[in-house]
Amino acid sequence: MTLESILASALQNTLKSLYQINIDADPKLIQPTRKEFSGDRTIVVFPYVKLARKAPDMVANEIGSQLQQTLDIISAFNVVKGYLNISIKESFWTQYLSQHFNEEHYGLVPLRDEAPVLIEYSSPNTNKPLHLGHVRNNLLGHSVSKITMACGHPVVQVNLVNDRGIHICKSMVAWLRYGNGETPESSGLKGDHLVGNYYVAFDKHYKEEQQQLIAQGLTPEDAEQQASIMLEAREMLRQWEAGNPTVRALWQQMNSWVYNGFDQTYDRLGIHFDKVYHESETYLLGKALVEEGLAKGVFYKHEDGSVRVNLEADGLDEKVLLRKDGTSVYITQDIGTAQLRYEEFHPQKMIYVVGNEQNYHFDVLKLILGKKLERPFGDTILHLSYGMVELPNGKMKSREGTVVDADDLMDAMYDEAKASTEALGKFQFTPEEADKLYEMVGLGALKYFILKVDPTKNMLFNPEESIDFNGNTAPFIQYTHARICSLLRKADDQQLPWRKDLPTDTAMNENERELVKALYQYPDTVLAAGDNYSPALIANYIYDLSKQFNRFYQETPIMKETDESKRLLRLQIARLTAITIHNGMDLLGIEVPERM
RNA sequence: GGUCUUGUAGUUCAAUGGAUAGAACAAAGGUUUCCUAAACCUUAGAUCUGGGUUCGAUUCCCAGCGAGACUACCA
Repeated sequence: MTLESILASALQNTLKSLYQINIDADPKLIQPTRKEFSGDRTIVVFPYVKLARKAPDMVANEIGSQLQQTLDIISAFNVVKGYLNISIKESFWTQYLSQHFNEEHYGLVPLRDEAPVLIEYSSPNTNKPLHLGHVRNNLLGHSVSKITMACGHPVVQVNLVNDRGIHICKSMVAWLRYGNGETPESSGLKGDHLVGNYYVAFDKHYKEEQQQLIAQGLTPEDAEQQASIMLEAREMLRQWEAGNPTVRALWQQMNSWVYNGFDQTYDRLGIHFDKVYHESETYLLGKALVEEGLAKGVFYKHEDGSVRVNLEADGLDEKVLLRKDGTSVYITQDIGTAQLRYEEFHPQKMIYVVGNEQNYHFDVLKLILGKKLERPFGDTILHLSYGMVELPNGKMKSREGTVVDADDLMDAMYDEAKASTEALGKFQFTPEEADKLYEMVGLGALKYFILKVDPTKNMLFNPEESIDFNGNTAPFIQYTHARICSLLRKADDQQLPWRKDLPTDTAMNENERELVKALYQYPDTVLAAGDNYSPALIANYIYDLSKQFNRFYQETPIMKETDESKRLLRLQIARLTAITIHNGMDLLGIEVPERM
């Protein structure tokens, strides 16, 4: 029973007995009291005023005194302009603290035995390395998975790798033409970077050839179509689809280089998948469902031979589902893949973490599956849409060379963490410990910088600000955690017996009480983050908590506190804060050090 | 053109329809006999415009202006 639910049900009874009003008390109208007023929870009584036919102040006072009579956790109340501020007894907070101060899994709901939530994210192409946009995707997907699990729901994390198509063939053609047999081993390059280089090389030579053809008198359109390097890539795609063993072997070779590279990047980001799908294995799926739709009459055959669906009644357009040559398109395979996954996992929900440029695609997908094909899982599909990552000088465009490479970025963050730490002159680490710390701090800063922003919004990635370690950043939070750990180590060194129940009469000052109240909110924050798929909620909560702790920490040196129960109280608050920071940051996929 | 998203201090981000819109960075100043100064404290600074719904609107609705995405027989 949370404080809010206790108050809500008492309020409901009170309204009934005082005014014969029979409504569910809205828990949203019971909220934390603002700092400038005295009290712990505030009930907004305006909505009941009209029904009670009395002045707001009077209603608030009547409800307040009635609540105080019925609930023994209420110590006092006051009324300001129709806001009923309720003070909760000190013992409520101290009991709560002694109950939880050493609870390692504080805020985690045990996993329930229920259908899993399936979360797809990352979904890279195998023709180039991961960049900053993918990083946002990966971090969001991973964090949402963790948050969903923390709310008690089993999760299946899946990745759908786009490992086939013309873009892969471009890298292959360029490698054959210009590669001289270069391999990751021979070049010392990470496999995905190596393959990415040839993708870039393809584009460069393709453009050059177009220029030549235009100089020979071709139109730009014809030059685009007739460039030999492009014809070669198209032919290779045909050969791939025909199963040509040489092409397939090369394809497998180059893809395996890329997978090796991706695995390193994923490892470093701390993410993993329960299942990886490859489009080469799924791209033919969905045709049977198109047939089913045709038979049902919800799709139709266009006069040019293609199969289409008309979604104009739902505010969308006409959409092709099978080309006139009978081959499938992107949406076809997504329809098939969704069906496949449904049969495989029977998920209660399918979440796709995909950029907002595909909003339209997912509107179509949901309509087709739910409304047209009447699949029960159609309505369980959620497109977790996130905004683009922009750079101070505009957008990331791979062709203009303004992409921020994921591996380079992580290296830069590591270097910055190293430089900052060394500048502070903290040299009590072994080289191994230092390396681990720099990685933790550098990557933490990157992850936090991205996750603290509301996913739906476009965000600006400013390299200089992202490596600033002050303010609303992971290093600030990590530092706070490290200092708490240091404090607790010291307490243990001095063999202070602080892992025991607080005396019932322990009083708290304002900072202490505020912090306990903030800690009390953590489990609710996790649930709210789960409902909203919002790591940002957690991130901002943890930052506020850290800041509040710093204020509290500054107040009186804890180890010099002479009043024993007071010291006990402060140590226990510190302990629960450390646990909460640790668990909260874990939901963001960020590690926190015990010393730094 | 149509559809969707978005507009908050100089900048980057907050704020389930609730009280005086919070932080951080940048700027100016201050704090260290003290559990880690990657800290703490001061000061200054914002809801794009116009309507509407409401006891109450940054939040919901409508219109306008600005920004972005989508509007492929690419994925």
